Amino acid sequence: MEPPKPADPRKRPRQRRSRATVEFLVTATERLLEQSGTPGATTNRIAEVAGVSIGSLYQYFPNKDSLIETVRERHRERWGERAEPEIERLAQLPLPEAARALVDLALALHRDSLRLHNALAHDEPRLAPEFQERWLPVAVAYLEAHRSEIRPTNRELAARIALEVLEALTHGVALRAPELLADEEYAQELTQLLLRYLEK
Amino acid sequence: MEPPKPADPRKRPRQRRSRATVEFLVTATERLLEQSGTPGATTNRIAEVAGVSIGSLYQYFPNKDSLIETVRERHRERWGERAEPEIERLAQLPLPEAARALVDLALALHRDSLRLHNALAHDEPRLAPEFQERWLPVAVAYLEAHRSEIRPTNRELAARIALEVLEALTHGVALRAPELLADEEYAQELTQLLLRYLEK
Amino acid sequence: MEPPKPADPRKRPRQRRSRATVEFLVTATERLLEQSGTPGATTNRIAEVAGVSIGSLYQYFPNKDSLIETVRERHRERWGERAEPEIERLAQLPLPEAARALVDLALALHRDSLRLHNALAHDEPRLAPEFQERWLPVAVAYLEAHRSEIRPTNRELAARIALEVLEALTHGVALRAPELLADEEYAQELTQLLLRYLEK
Amino acid sequence: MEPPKPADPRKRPRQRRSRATVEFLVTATERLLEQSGTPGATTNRIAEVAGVSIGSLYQYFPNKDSLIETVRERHRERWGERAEPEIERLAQLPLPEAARALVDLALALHRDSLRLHNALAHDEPRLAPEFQERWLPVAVAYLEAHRSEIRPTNRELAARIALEVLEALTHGVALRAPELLADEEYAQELTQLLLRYLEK
DNA sequence: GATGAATGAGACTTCATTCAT
DNA sequence: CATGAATGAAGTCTCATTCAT
Repeated sequence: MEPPKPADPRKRPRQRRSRATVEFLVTATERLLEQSGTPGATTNRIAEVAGVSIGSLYQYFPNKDSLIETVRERHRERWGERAEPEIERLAQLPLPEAARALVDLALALHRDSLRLHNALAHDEPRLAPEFQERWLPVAVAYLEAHRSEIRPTNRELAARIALEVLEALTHGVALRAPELLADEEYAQELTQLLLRYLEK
Repeated sequence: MEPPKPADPRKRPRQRRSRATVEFLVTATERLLEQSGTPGATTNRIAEVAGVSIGSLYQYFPNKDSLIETVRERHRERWGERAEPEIERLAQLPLPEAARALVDLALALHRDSLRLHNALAHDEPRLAPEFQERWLPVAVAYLEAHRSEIRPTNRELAARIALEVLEALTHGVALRAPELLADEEYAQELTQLLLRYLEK
Repeated sequence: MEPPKPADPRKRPRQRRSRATVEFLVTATERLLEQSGTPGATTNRIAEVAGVSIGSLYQYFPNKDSLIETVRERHRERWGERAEPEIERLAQLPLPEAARALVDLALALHRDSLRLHNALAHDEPRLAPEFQERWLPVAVAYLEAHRSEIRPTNRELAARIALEVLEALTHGVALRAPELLADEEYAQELTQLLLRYLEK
Repeated sequence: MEPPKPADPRKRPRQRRSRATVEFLVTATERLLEQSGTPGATTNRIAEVAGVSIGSLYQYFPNKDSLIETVRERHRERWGERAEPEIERLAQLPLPEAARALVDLALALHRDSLRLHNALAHDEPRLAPEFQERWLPVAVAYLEAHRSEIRPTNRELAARIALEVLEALTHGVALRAPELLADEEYAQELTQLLLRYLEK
């Protein structure tokens, strides 16, 4: 109903002090999202936890959404920085090793930012789509390259399904049975799930 | 942090008129959740749409959460009523047919209550766990019964994974690419995903 | 820049109690506008002066502007009720008597709602235009009817000027030299101003 | 109720640079008032448009009001500079020519600073009174000098009314029907209005 | 029981002004 | 002097919930 408000920060912080303020705000938002989810993260509370006046918050962020969007972006970046090199490495491996490494990666990422990831995924399942958009071409290319060993002929659909499986069985489990995130057997089974689906 | 809100209707409505009132309220809540999601479903609006005074709402439900919980329950029941006989039938089929039928069932259920299901899943991913709790034993029993054809030896974990796959690739897709819910190729691939994971 | 917000009251008050509440709110707004002008009339203060909670204010008025618009409307109505019969009477009089009576009417109206009128005219000089729109046709008709005694041939423009003179020398004086509102000599001069402009 | 806000620039800027800063600030305020009226003219925006830090603004003006008051003063001065010689010239003319020239002057002044004048007149109708104070003696003197041709015997009141007419029918029209500001017929009628009121 | 008027904590946001650097 | 980061009172408005009738 409401057009999703744009997320442009209001003023680029120039001085050291202000960069710190922005940092405090974003961190405080993360913390509150982790602890009490979206409803707990009110602008007043955020400012308070950041040790900053409410006015300062609005000096750098035009509204609450933009602040949360910044947190989201930062989260994505952190995941990206960690995933990117690992995935490049994976892309060189044969299917079985690649699958296992991918599973490990997905589990590790979720393990490390369990609460924040949940809170962010909560009201904007935008996270996953961007995850998909980002990696789908890579996955497709990989399947293309290994086409001789791959069963599904619609490789785009196969890639989608594989990514969806990865995201879902990792995110869902993070929510519902976090202990599995570190369970070797679960990792093996997930790997099997992917491999057996993809291999001839 | 939050005091756990009571989640039970305040009084069991005895008389016919009361039962009708409760019915109106629950239906109105469903409608509003479908149409405008959680933010649109305010208690006042619910009462208005139900054609009932806000006072009456609080006569039957101690707070908003309890009302929504009732909607959730009803949704579960409806799904249950539809799934139960079908699953009983499935349980008699050999693995390939069972898998396909299960996939069809999951897709059909999501297809039919897309918006409501999303809205309900939105702030409480409680839905899936109960889905899991409810059907896990059945799934485990089925795998036990077919153990000779089944690869995974930890059949409880396998059943969980299978159910999680079913839920996730059906719910996730409902959110992100609803057209796939009626796509035959997608159904086939999902079936393959399950079968190849489970079969020897 | 902002589209002027519509002014539809949010809920028609049904019961006696609620009608009283609305009445209190409007009266309080009037009082505050009179005392401290637009800036003093904050929603919180209005509610407080009305002896009503802020929530009640927003039960009946969708926003602050609509409340003020209601006050404006009420003011217009009050003026209308008083002016209408008098003007109908005037329309029957010969020019000199009509002019004098008109001046008296304008002075009297301003005398009686000096502060409120100012506050309302303050940020929306909409008052005068509606005044013009309302009475311009009547004035034109009068001049038409008396065309033999009237100098200006562009009778529409003449009517406009006459009305503008009336409004301005009465409203301006209300602001800047209120004592003139009750000054017989001023009334006579105003009358002369009109008469000499219009008569042949 | 409100403590009367000081309205004088904080310090007379001595050095060239300071004078430039003040100049920038005042000009920026004018521009913002013209473009977006009082609501758009926030101190921060003013400083930004002036290309000066908000801190500097408060170095030269103790508060916002004093800044706006300065703009007002400047506006008055500009009008004065333009009106003064013209009026001196007028004072030598016979009544009919003087009246017409006066009308032309008033229309021209309003035509040229429509938006700024409105914005300034908006929340402080202080403008007109000073206009009156300034020129009333001149007008009275003129009427005295021409007393033989003048009807009203209370020449002070007559002068006031004439000035008020001039201001009102020129300012009001600027607000409500700006096209009349350049309308020859309107100018003629205004002249008639004045002349017929004043002449014997 | 039912009604709906009333409540008020609390959310988001703005903007004149102060103050450390 | 200049800068711009920081402040916070105050404003508008929402919505779950209570309570008089």
